[in-house]
Amino acid sequence: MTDAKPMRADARRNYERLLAEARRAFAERGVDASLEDIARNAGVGIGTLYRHFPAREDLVETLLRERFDTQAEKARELLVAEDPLEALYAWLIGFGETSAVYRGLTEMLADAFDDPESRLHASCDAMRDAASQLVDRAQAAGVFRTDVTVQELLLLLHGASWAGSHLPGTGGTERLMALVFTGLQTSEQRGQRAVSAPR
Amino acid sequence: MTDAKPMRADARRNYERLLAEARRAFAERGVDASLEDIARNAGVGIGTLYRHFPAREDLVETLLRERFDTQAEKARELLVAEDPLEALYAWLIGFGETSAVYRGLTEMLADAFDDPESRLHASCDAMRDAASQLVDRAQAAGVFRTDVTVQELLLLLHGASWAGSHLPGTGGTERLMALVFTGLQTSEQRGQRAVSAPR
DNA sequence: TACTATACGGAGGAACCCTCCGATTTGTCA
DNA sequence: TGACAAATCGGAGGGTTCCTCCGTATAGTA
Repeated sequence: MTDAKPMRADARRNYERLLAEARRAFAERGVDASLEDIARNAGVGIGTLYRHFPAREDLVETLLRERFDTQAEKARELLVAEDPLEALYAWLIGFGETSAVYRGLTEMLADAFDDPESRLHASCDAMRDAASQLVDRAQAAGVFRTDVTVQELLLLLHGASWAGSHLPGTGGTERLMALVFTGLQTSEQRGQRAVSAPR
Repeated sequence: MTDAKPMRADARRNYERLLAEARRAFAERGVDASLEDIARNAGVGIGTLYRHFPAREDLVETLLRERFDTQAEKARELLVAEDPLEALYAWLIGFGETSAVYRGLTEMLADAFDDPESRLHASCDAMRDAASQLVDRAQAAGVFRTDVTVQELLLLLHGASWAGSHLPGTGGTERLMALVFTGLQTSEQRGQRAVSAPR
């Protein structure tokens, strides 16, 4: 887990510059942004970019890892929350935001889920495991459908998050996710309370 | 609406060949398939492809138009079906299938929805208008939430369809769409009946 | 058959991907 | 401090795809 060797000063500097520039480019143009542009704007040769990040996925993964870890951590915290349903919902909203940071990320994440070789796969996996316990707890409490797998849940909410980001105005993502979530509670719960009131 | 002038025989022949090859390529490799490959495999020069279809979107649009028209037609038929909720659900399932024919179509369709200049936009619009009446009817009957717009509905189901296609095995799409649909019925309906029983 | 509108097809410039390797820089040790 | 080796840099270059432009070929017509 520890970095085997500390990077040389120039390497570290360029690494940081590339990350900063990639963050900007992906936010502006989506995850398909030109890598040559990123290298140029970071004031670095294209070779340098490829040495630090052999594949586009590595770049995305590095940028997302922090968020993924945060999500996994959040899941652990929410595991002791009072209300299992509220806890799961709160976590999913965060997940939705994470999965919509860059345009085009949706497809990339879904592919990473499918492909164990993918660089993003490991990060996704860790997050999914954390979420899994949250789901188990809600299901055990009888407030969440037991015929839905974690994978289905995440994929579906991911899709809802994506759909929301294509809606005009703000709040679309949370709204659509809430709508979907409603359908996933057990029938008794659905009638009795709303986890969140879509506007 | 009528074709202004009939195409020359060779033009028509190449046009058809390109469509057939594009259908194959998009199905195999998604909507990002190489246009030069398509032209080559159709036994036609790249220039010919671009004359018939100035943009990739034009090619996709031509292939999808038929499906879109079918969907719009189906909406009109279902308008007189006995059960408004069943009718809407049946239509949405068909919509989900249509929106998942080619890998990568999801993003393209969403962009077309947003951009009125897009070649796909007109086709989408016609379909949405047809769906709109189906939704109105279900809402008037008090069985479908009134705080959901047609755009939200289509985008959300489109997302569910996409999510389903990333699930292993078959039937994922219909299953996820059913889950989402459940959450969109009015509370009374949700408790009373299931439109379709997800496995 | 001859003529013209129509259609064909590929050369070519631009953007991007990714690899490879000679040049440069950093950190260290005497 | 100076010199050396390991680490790093950066861009030339080969490949792919996109799209345009225009000289050549062909279908349809009189």
